[in-house]
Order: sequence, then C-alpha cells, then structure tokens
Amino acid sequence: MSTQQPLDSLFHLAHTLKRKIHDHLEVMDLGIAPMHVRVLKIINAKTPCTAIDIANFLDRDKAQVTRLLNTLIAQELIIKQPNPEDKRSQCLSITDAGKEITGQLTEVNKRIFEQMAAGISEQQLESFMAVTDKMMHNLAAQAPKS
Amino acid sequence: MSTQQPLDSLFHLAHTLKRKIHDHLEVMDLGIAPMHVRVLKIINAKTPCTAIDIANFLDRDKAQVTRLLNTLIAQELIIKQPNPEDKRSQCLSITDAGKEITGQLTEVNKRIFEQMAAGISEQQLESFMAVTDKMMHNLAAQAPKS
DNA sequence: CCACCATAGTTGATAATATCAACTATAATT
DNA sequence: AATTATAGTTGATATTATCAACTATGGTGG
Repeated sequence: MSTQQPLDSLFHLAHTLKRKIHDHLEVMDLGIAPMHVRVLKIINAKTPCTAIDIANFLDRDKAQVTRLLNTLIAQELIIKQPNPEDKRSQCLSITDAGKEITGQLTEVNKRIFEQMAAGISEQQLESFMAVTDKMMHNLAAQAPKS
Repeated sequence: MSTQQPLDSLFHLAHTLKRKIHDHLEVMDLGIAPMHVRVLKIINAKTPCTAIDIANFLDRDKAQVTRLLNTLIAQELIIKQPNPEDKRSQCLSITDAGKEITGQLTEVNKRIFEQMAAGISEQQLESFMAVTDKMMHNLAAQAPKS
C-alpha cells in the first residue's frame, strides 16, 4: 500500500511538503503562497536577479513569474528597478521587510526539513539528494523546446 | 546552483515529472490530466474502491475526488455503481476502455521512470525509495486534523 | 541606417490542482 | 427517536501553470 509506484511516492511527498509550507504561511498571515517563497529565496540569493533568471531557475513560464513578482511587490517584499544595462529588463531586489520574512521562511523550511529527515543517516540523505539531482539531470536530458 | 535547498530539488523533480506525464497525455489526446491517471491506477488496483478510498489514498479533499471521478465517468473510463452494503456510497470500477488506457499509462510511467533512473544503481534506487517513504512517514507523524 | 529576428516582460484566457464550507442522504450510536 | 458520523456533491475560491499575443528594446546582417 505504501510504495505502490515510485512516481506516486514522490508526488505524495511533494504534495505533503507543499501543504505543510502552505499551512505555515497561513499562520504567519503573509499574503503569499509557497511559490512566492521560492521566488523570494531566489532573489535573496542572487544579485542581480531578473524575472527571466527566476523563470529559468524554476523552469516556469514567464507569465507566472510576472504574477508572482507582482504579489511580492504589492506586499513590499521586493522592489523592481530598471536595469541600467538593458531597458527591457528589470532588476529585482529584496526590501528590508522582505529580508526579515525570508529569514523566517528559511527557518520554517529548515524545521520542516529536519522533521522530514529525522532518523535518516547523513549518508542516506546525501545519497538521496544526489539521486534527486541525477534524476533531474536524466529527465532534462532530452527535453526539446521545439 | 543546482542543490540550493533539498526541498527545492524535490519540488523541481516533481514538477518536471508531472509535466512529462502531462505532455504524454496531450499526445495521447485523452481528455484527462495527470491526477486522473493516478485515480485510474488506484481504481484499477483496488477492488472494491470508493471515492473516500481515493481521497484517503491521495490525501486530497473529497470535493476534488468527486470532480476527478466525474471526468473519468464522462470519458467512460470508469463506472460508478451503488454499493449494496451502504446506500451513501458508490463502488468504482474500470471499464474495458479504462483498462486499455490504464495499461498504456502504466507503460508510459514505466518509461519515464526508466529514463529518470538511468545510471542509478539498484541499491541507490532502493535507498532512495526507502528514504522517500520514511520522509512521508516522518511528515505524517504529527498532522492533527483539528 | 534599416530590416529582421531575438529577448524581457506583460496581459488575457484558460487548464489543472486544491481546499473549504454548506448541503443531502444514509448509517451508526446513544 | 435524537444525535452524531460518514459518503458524496456543489459552489466558491485560491494556487499553480501554460499558451498566445502583445509592447518595447536589443542585436545583427546587409
């Protein structure tokens, strides 16, 4: 009953994680959802950062990224400034409020990870992450953009 | 850049997988989406099967399950029959067309899994799946339903 | 320079996934 | 019989996701 299909186990795990993060966000009463958290963390980690950088990193449509950014800007967690090197493009950066929130969210992620990883050996965890990355790599191998 | 955060790697992998399945479904031109596939496979594997069984198994709201089932019934891939033992409940079963499709989809899942697992040792794969299940178990530990 | 194509980002439409609250009908319990 | 629990449906809505069409700007070849 538990490991019916490896793909299903993965989906189940991802869904449970997303819901857990969602629940935390609910309690924190920010007006944002799990995907916003991922975007925040990317902007926090990368400078300079543009919308396209995020779309590439998350492998999502730019339209979705535009909308995620709009929410974060409305919440004043990030700001958008013209890119001096390219008038088409905008540089994204975190506000002080955004930094504060991002720190809290990183803590939340960390706690969730620790709960998830409880009782799993360091070695097994490393192997798990290596396999995850290898799988991503394998799937990305032949993905023609047409 | 690749393994920034373990949670993100997992989300990335799950998203890529879902899209891959979605693309296959598009080509096959059934009127269904990835979640319908999961439901089909559950009904195919479990007899008898009710909507609640599926909701429990997938850990989803019953409302979503009702709607997924409606699509599958409209496509005549499953049928819904009154449960003789409980008038509130309905027994779900796969039609011949549904069995045919489910077989094809199982093949698709298998091919995707094989691509994903290429070059990963049997032992590492087993460890990976065991860790996935353990993580699910860890997260499920304290999830009060209020 | 100019015609052409590429890229950054936005907007509208819509699909897919997901949950909550309220409801009906039936079952189980007290 | 009254109460409570369960199976499933429906309406409303949030979240995630993509596509197509569009504007504006950038880069390139003639």
